[in-house]
Amino acid sequence: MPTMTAEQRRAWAKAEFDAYMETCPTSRLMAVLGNKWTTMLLTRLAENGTMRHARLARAVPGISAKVLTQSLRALERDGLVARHVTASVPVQVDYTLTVLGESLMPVVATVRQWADRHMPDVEAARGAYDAARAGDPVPAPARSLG
Amino acid sequence: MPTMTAEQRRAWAKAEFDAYMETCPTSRLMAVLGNKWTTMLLTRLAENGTMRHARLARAVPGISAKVLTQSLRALERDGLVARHVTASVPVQVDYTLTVLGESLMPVVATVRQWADRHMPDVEAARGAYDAARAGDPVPAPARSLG
DNA sequence: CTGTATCCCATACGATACTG
DNA sequence: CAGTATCGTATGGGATACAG
Repeated sequence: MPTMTAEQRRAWAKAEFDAYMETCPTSRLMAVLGNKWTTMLLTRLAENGTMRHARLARAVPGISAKVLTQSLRALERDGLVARHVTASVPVQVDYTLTVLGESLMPVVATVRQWADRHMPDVEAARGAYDAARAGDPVPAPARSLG
Repeated sequence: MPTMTAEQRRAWAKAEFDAYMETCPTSRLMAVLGNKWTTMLLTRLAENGTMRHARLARAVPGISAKVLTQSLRALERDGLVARHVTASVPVQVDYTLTVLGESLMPVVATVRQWADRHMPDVEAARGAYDAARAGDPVPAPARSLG
């Protein structure tokens, strides 16, 4: 018999992996920014200063209420967004970028600049790559976070 | 009966969503960089110029052969990495950053700088947030992409 | 050496319905 | 208005085994 069950080995390997990943701030930050709505939400908040839940929902088409809340909670937990509750008749909840969150915006801007300049190249590369296997057209480019 | 089945509505909604997301290069770029191994692989290639599959596997602890290939394929499809096959006895496959891939590295560097400076703050915020619900210690910080 | 096939799990995301 | 609960799906990632 082996010294570990498959499950034990899995757990050990995962722990080892996590330990390594723990050592990489960049990967961890990318995991945050890589969430579908993160850059969009941060950008909207940076533009408007303070926004309520409903306004954010309107400002970000396609997001569901659940995921909006979930995303904002994650950003709050990360210290990027501050949540302020006003106990009025229907409660009012305001979201604002923290100082930490604001400090991240130049990074997002840098990412956006590259994206606006070069994502068409990426799309073209994808089109070319896929064309070498089937026949699929490529959609038109557009501005970021419009 | 309704004009659409639930599945049709789902498909339509997804199409609408995709159409919107299609318009956001930043989100699309973040989706690429947000993949677990993307920044790590790009960084290793930027450091070493050209690397073989096995060397990359050694340079990136924790990644499985399957996911390494999968990740490299995605980067190749995106035009960020070039794959060159040398038909020797055991085939030799080399991976290199393309010009497009190299142009992305300053962006990654910007992200890394912020991460090295501020991820400890994020970790601290997480610790504080979680401490308000249970009792969980926070691990120590470390340098990026070491 | 490089890559594929298979199976499995965790999680992000989304639809819907419901509460204070 | 803001948020939660529940359910379902899609996908990324990983283990293992195998092939060119």
